Amino acid sequence: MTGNDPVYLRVVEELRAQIADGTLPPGAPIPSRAQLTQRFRVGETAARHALRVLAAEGLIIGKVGSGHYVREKSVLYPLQRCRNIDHDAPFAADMQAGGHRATWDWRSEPVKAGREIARRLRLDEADTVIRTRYVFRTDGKPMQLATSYEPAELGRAQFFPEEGTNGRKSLLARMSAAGIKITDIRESVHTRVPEPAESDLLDLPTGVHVLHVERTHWSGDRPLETSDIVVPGDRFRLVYSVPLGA
Amino acid sequence: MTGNDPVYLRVVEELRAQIADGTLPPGAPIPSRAQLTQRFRVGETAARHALRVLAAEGLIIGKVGSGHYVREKSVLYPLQRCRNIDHDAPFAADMQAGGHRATWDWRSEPVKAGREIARRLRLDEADTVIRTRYVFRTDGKPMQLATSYEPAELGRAQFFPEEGTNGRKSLLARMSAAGIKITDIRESVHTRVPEPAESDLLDLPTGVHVLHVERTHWSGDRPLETSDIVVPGDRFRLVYSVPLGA
DNA sequence: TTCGTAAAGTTGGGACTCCAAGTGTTCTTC
DNA sequence: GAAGAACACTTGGAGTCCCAACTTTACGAA
Repeated sequence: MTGNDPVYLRVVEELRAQIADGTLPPGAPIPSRAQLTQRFRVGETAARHALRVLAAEGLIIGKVGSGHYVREKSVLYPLQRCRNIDHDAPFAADMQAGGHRATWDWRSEPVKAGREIARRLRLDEADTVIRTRYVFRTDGKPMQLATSYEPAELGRAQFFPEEGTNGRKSLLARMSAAGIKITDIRESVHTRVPEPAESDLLDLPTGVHVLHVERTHWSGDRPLETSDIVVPGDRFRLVYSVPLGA
Repeated sequence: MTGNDPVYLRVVEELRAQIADGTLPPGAPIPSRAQLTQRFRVGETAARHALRVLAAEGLIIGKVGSGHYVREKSVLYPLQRCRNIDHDAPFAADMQAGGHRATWDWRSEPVKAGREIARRLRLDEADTVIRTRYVFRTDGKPMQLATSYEPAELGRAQFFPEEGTNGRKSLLARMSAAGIKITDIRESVHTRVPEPAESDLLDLPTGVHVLHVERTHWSGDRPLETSDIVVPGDRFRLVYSVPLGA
């Protein structure tokens, strides 16, 4: 504001303005580090830092060997939360999200619960849980990583003894039919730096933080399933709608 | 993993492990840039980058002229979401949060709605809304910044004609008593880099991203109030509990 | 015309240096 | 003993240079 702001901020603000007003449309290449140093009369450090900040904001994306580009508009991710909906809705909703072609891959395997999951599911650390890892893609781009853990005795195998079924969508519905009703969902949301595995799976550029949703489905005082949903903060917005009943 | 990871990651992982296992307890000073370069045999760039990453993760905090220190344990921020609760609960809940002494300052003033708020409240840009800005503190430390906007004709003035009342807590309850019932809350959650004003108000160290919750209270198809809640991603966790009814 | 290679450009990690502004501590002066 | 000045140290911003890995483009040979 005053005039003696850090130099890199000048670069950030200029580029941000150009992206905002369309001078740099989605997909357009950002001037390279070398070009920025010349154009703005700043050092490489400032130019690089400016690019990193814009990348962290999700406005641009860096591709090694190629350059930085203005990002496409972020996709809206509606996560309906209603009393009567299928509680697997996040995935169903993804499919329709904004007319994008959405796919998800998943893989289940039995693992030891471990400390954190045991705490969340009220199990022993040594107990076996079914871990399922989803990678959700829209238009081929990885967008969301979800990992869910279910107690083995409640797990997929019981409801889908036939191996390999793409049965995720109606698992909770079948549980419900079997008399197990979800009565509460508890979530904890926070931001953090992605772990290497997550960066790999989500193809994350550096500097992008993720939104981490820890979700546990409860049936009365018995936890049924817990999951970790990791969403790149720059790509998605989680939209909750919580109808409060009549 | 392999062994040819970036150098700075070695420093990050070592320090992170020491913080995790208590070798570096909360409040403890982190070795300075100069010390890290010597101890890990790395350049200043790597040492500095490692510190920046840990700061962004919220594990440490940098104080100019003094040093980096291990952060205190992050505070749990329960945000109850029940059918029958006072929907001002976030603030009420803050007060009890984890036995911390919590306070909040607020200030209301009439302002023009502007584009974004007009969209969210279905108003004209030129319409007047009541803007209220809260700074929430636990133990003196600023923790949360909330800004709410209400249509002027539904605003505080109507329900609290007596000026200066600390009437925030029961505003929505009084509205409810007056026959205006909240039937739905819609939220949009995303992460982003804090704006300068937010960094000032929240006393944010560099590199800490914020969680931004856009919340709108609806009564049928009429929006009552919209608010922006900005929470430093490293300090807080938003915990939602969404009971689904009988 | 096609294919493969070489050259040029770009990012991301890293080393080294300098400086302004702020903090702590010590030491001197009153 | 108290007050203030000087000094050492730390962070954060900035500059410069170097390199590996990767992409894009251009060019020449088959």
